[in-house]
Amino acid sequence: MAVGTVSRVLNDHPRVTRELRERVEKAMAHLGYEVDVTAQSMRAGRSRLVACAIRDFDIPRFALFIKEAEAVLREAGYTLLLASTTNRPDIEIGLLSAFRRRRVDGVMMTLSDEQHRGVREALSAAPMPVLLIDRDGIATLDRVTADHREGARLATTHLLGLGHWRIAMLVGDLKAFPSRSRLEGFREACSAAGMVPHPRLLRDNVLSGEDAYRATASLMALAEPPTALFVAAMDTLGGCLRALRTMGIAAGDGISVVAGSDSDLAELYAPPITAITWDLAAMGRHAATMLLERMRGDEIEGGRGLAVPTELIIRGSTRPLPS
Amino acid sequence: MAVGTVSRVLNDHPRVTRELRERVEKAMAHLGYEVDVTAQSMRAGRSRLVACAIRDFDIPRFALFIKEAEAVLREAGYTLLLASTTNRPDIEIGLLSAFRRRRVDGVMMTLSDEQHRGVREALSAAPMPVLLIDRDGIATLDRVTADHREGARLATTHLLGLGHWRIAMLVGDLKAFPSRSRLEGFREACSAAGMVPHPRLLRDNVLSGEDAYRATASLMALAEPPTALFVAAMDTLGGCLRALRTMGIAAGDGISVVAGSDSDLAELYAPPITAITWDLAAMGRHAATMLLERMRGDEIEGGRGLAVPTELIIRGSTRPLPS
DNA sequence: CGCATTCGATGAACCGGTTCATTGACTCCT
DNA sequence: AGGAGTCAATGAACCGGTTCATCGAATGCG
Repeated sequence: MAVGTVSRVLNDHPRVTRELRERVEKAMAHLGYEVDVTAQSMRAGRSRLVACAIRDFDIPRFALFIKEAEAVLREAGYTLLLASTTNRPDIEIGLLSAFRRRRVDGVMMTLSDEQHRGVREALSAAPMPVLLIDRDGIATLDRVTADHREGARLATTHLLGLGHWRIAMLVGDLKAFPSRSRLEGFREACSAAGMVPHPRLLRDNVLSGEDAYRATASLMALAEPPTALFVAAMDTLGGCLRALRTMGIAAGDGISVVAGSDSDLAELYAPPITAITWDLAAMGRHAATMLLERMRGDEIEGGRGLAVPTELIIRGSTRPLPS
Repeated sequence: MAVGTVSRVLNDHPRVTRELRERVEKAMAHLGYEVDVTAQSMRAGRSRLVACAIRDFDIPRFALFIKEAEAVLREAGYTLLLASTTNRPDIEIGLLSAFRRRRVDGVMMTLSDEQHRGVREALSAAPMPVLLIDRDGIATLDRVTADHREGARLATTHLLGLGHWRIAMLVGDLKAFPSRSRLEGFREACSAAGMVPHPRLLRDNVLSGEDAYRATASLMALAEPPTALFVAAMDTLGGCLRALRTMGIAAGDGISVVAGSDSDLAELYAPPITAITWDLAAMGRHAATMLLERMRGDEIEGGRGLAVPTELIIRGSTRPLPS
């Protein structure tokens, strides 16, 4: 039996007799044959692999994104490659090159800095489609984002409406889209209310729970501490609440608190924490779907941007400023 | 220039002149050459891919395991493949076969049911080393587990010491190691105290927050409700606390609560929830390291089992039974 | 009956590396 | 000077599929 013949059978070539197909299938079962995907990949120049590189997948809600994206991709015959960039441009560049060498068919990733020269060069040199996760800086690529700006605007307007004007904000890295747009939304709400935010009450580069702990502690130690705290960085509410507890300040009572992302903690804390939420599962599905379209070769001009809406869930942690 | 020559240069063959090396490197830079990993994989019969298949990576603490494992593997030149089994044996079998076809070099995975015939057959037929994550049922494979039994024993002993004897327990799927060993630890502590646990107060198959919500609600609606609740299933504390809140029962006060795994929520809840904790990051690192040893071909007889210790963090949610 | 056409199976080329036997040049020793 | 030995580069075989031109057999038609 010729190898090419077997290949034709496996690939459902139209001109194959039933008799031959049965003979081949019997032989395959008998010999325990399994195709070698690496050989297929080499021959075809594609791997049916999709890479996902994010800054840190220990962020609880990101797991949901990945889970949903993986499900959609597997359904379509692709396997997911996972890597963590630890938010470092050099690692991002290295990973892109590694993905290229592996003949990965598509990439979805976050970027530590959308303006970084090296990263931008690596991205435009990439032969496979790349989709940005919650980043908006590169218009030629597909992007799936959350509307953080609107979420932050809603949250800030809510606080202003309660009479707060010394509002502190904790954000992550302003080089990246989510923090940048949250800050924009915050400022937008402030200026709409004719209020000028105090620069001393803004803390950026809050990336971990420990960062949030320190930032909160230093904010509350100010001579004129804030009356409201917008913890806009991802997965940092815990650190903030820990600091408040240590200092004996009650959320809601001593200070109003808004979380930039929802969680079990926000929902069940006493008092429950007002939080911004959005559908990360949908983001994952959309990301996978858009990438699949690109990989299928659909000629779509320019990069598409899809923004998932955000919503503010008002809970007990935000209260009117006592007069 | 011969292709074989280029290959020798790239692979640091000892018999290569500096002059040739420079010439090749110059040409590579000039042409933007990059090795094709799929071709390497095909030739070598290995892919430098390690697959990780777990039941659901939307479990917050699992992400930490994956993160650490990925870091160790990448350091060693491997790339991580990720797939979710949704705890279904047929998917586990399908994934094992897909990994084989991809010439994956090693696998780390959870199992929905360690006794499942088909899965066991697929595992023993697997040509690459497989390491079990928090599963202990197959002695021929390497296993990295947490000592849930001891954790549960500590937690139960703690509750018994506070005078509780109507202790309810929420566990996950008893076909899998973690829930099984937690139940063992629970029973061990009970019989050590000469107490027979009430079967009505045991709820198994609690897999999600919603399951925990329902289980808690039904338990607290009993004529003789439990005085203590051991929420031993992973990532289900939220559902349980939600149910208690809905029913107007205060954790700590109305009922003592122990969580089977720690979280921000447990730490920051009011009152803080007594919880069992263990080092998932270390588990991830150990799993990767052990798998690397196997892949390196180290001849190690039989499967190795590594159990990470568990610890009980006593907080305010567990209080003496009022007399 | 003979020629053209159709159909199904075949074998060889190819994808892009790695490896090894081979070759040619050079050194060293007698 | 000549032979042995060393060393660096070469080219071909190979990994396991896919694809395409080719071939033989069977069928159809005049």
